[in-house]
Amino acid sequence: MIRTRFAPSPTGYAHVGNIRTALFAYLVARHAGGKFILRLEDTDKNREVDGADDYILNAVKVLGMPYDEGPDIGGPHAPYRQSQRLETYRVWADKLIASGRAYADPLTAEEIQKFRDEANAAKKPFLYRNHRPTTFDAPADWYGQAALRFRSDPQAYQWHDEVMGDLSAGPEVIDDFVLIKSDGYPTYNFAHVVDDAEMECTHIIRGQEFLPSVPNYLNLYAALDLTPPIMATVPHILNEAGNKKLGKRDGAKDALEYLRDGYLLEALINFIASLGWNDGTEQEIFSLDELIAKFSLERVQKSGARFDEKRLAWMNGQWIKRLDLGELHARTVGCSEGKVVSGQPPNFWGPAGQGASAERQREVLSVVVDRLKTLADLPALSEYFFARPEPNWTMVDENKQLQKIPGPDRLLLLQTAATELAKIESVDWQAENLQNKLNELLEQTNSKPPILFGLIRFALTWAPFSPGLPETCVLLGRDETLARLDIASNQIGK
RNA sequence: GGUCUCAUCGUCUAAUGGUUAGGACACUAGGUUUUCAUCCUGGCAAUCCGGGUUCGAUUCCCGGUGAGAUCACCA
Repeated sequence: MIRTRFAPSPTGYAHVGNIRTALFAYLVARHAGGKFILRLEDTDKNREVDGADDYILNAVKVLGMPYDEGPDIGGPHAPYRQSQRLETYRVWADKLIASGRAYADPLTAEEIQKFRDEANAAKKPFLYRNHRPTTFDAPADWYGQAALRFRSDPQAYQWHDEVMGDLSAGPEVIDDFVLIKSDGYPTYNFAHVVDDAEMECTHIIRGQEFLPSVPNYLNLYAALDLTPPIMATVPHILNEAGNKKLGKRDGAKDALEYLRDGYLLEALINFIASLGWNDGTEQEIFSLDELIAKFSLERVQKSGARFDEKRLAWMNGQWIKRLDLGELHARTVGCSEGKVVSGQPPNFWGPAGQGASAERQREVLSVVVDRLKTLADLPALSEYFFARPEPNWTMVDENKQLQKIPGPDRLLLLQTAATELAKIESVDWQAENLQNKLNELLEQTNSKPPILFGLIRFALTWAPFSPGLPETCVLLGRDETLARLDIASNQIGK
């Protein structure tokens, strides 16, 4: 049984880098029909942020990666919150003390820093084990008083990484790291090894920053007489400039923010997965089910990838077109199921659009869908269907085609258009008839399409993008269409 | 500075000991005799450098260079 885990530290939101690691772990588990576990690594009281635990748990669910075991739902190895597992770490620590592989750190922080400074001054790497005491006793009262250190056994290691391949490192990187801090909480280095063993995790999928520590973990696994799990190291997502790992300080956004910004969950997941993974074919668009079916760690890229928002935007457009109308509409009005408090996508309709009926919204959506890059574009593309737009003549003035004809001619064109379109009766106000009438108008006025239709389009919508003219007229209705043409043709002389 | 890792179009990537080095995004030129957008077609554009192995290397090896990570009582 394959068991993978996502083990975030509740120090804030989860950004795309975190989420990609979670996604890969999720895909490995689901692909194999195994279990996906969520464990909170809250062992640093100083860095902990209030509410971050719930926020991250929620994000993982919202992003479509339901876990089988976790802090809020329990499981066979509960609790899944490290701050509630202190006794467990104590038990494992005692084993190490008993076998002489752990000792209470007798040095003060100042003393350690002095040794470290000396090493730096000598341009040599600092190794605690060069200064460790000759006796390895841990006094009975060390817990909560002093740090407990691992008594390492330096040696060279070779190991296999599912993503990076065969790796190796020499004994010089092995050191006496801290197992349990003087406040009684374990370090990540110790806690994750214990928990992965207790929780029977078969795979550790994590970011590149842990690679240099792996030999130390291997040393610890040996001391605890544990078989190390399969390791998979995922390269970092780099910032836009490509010169740094994408972190919060470099503007790495909350993954949920992309949802709020109008990106579809499908597009975000698809994009994050393809950042460093592909199935070897030329397929670009993958649903979550396809990802589950096709994902493998062996095909994950070894080098870091940049986060290219333009590609994400393209992918989002692809997914918007793929969703059926009802589903897409559900996304535009936001998730109002009430299951989650924060981080939910909003209602994307503009002020006027929000007041319209769902049926009307779907009608509008059906004609603007091809033009949507993100759901946040919706107001710009739809408000004019719900409320009469304010004329903006600079749009006409700045249009290259329309610049060719003088103001009075524009007026004439619009008036003619209004007169001719008015000849269509209400019952015949349909796309096909409008199309024919518009074509007649083209001959009648001896105009080019970009000029005549561009002008009408502006008069009706005053928007940079809008659907085809016949569809727009139908949706606006006869009265409103004619009214807007009148308004425009009366103003154009000004 | 030590250690570890990585290196194909601007970006995400595919492929192979022998190919016109493929696709996608972006950019760009046309087309869809209705604008903008979508869509379609075309174009631009890459194997970091130097050695070695080989008939042949982008691919395997070595050395550079460049980039990233790490060297905490953070994870």
